[in-house]
Amino acid sequence: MTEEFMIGELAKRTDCKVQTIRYYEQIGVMPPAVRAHNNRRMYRKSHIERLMFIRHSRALGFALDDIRDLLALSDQPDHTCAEVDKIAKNNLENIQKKIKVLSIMEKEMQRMIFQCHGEKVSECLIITALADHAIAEKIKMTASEKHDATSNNQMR
Amino acid sequence: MTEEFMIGELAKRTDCKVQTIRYYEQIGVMPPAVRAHNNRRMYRKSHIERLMFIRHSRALGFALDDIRDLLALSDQPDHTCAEVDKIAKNNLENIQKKIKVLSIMEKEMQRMIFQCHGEKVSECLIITALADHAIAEKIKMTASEKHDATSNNQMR
DNA sequence: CTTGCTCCTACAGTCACTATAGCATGTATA
DNA sequence: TATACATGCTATAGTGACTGTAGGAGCAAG
Repeated sequence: MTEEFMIGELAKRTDCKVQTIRYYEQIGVMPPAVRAHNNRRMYRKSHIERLMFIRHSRALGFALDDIRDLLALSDQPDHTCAEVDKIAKNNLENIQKKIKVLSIMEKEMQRMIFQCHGEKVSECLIITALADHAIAEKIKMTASEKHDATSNNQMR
Repeated sequence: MTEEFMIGELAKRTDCKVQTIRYYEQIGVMPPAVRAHNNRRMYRKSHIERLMFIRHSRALGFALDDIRDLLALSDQPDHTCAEVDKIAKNNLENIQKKIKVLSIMEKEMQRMIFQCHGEKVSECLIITALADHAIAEKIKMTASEKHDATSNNQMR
């Protein structure tokens, strides 16, 4: 008597778009769904839990690649949680780097906006500041290091 | 006797990749370059300035669409700088929103990492927290609102 | 029997680049 | 002069995490 439902229902219960669920299946973070006779994906409770795990992890900034690893680890209860710890700490570091970069941007933007009281573009200190040098340098210093994939989080 | 140089030189002087310059030309934030007899793009000082403007703006989080507008405005010295101000303030708001979201992520991640002292995945509080509800909600509250394009800034 | 809803696949678009393939041109060295 | 290497060109695909669309099938209610 285990309750079964289709993708639209799963989407509703997890507050996740239907397309996103199909995408998760495609890239292998959700398991391939069992199909009904009419080719429709059928789900049960366990799928809600897995999808929730994914959505929570995404909301905390984890990349889907990391989430795949976290899910694999969570299926091995006797494994050390050292790797989980490592992934989590790495995510925290990424978040903190982004905050640093954004804080510099914020200050610089506030300074620029505060300074400008011109009325014409020719007197606009925002424009002059952007044309000027030396601002970008600070950010480059802080940002640099490898390309970061997680910067791309849009939560609707 | 105005000095002319090719794209590689412009790239060096602005610390910007050759491909990126060609991309900027393609999408119209850099003007179409004058070509030499051998079809190579030729630049002068003014191009350095324009490209610097673009790079500084990017470093401050402006989207290329906004930069296009800022450049257009900066070419009209008699125009009000109200629009510049608006674009800048909007950018600042976006930055601040991102900082808010990331700060919540940071706190939550710190709490999770701090709490977990398990040795096995089965006891791992990071995994349990991710499986659990209610975390993502806070972030959703703060984040929501329209899709934001600027989250995607990788500065090498 | 039509309307409307959900489901399916497959593919294009987003943003700001980055990388690659395959070719032409230009300069420096053997 | 031959060769190697650097740089330039175009065109196209890939990145991450989705979102949107086209075009079709299935199913229940009116």
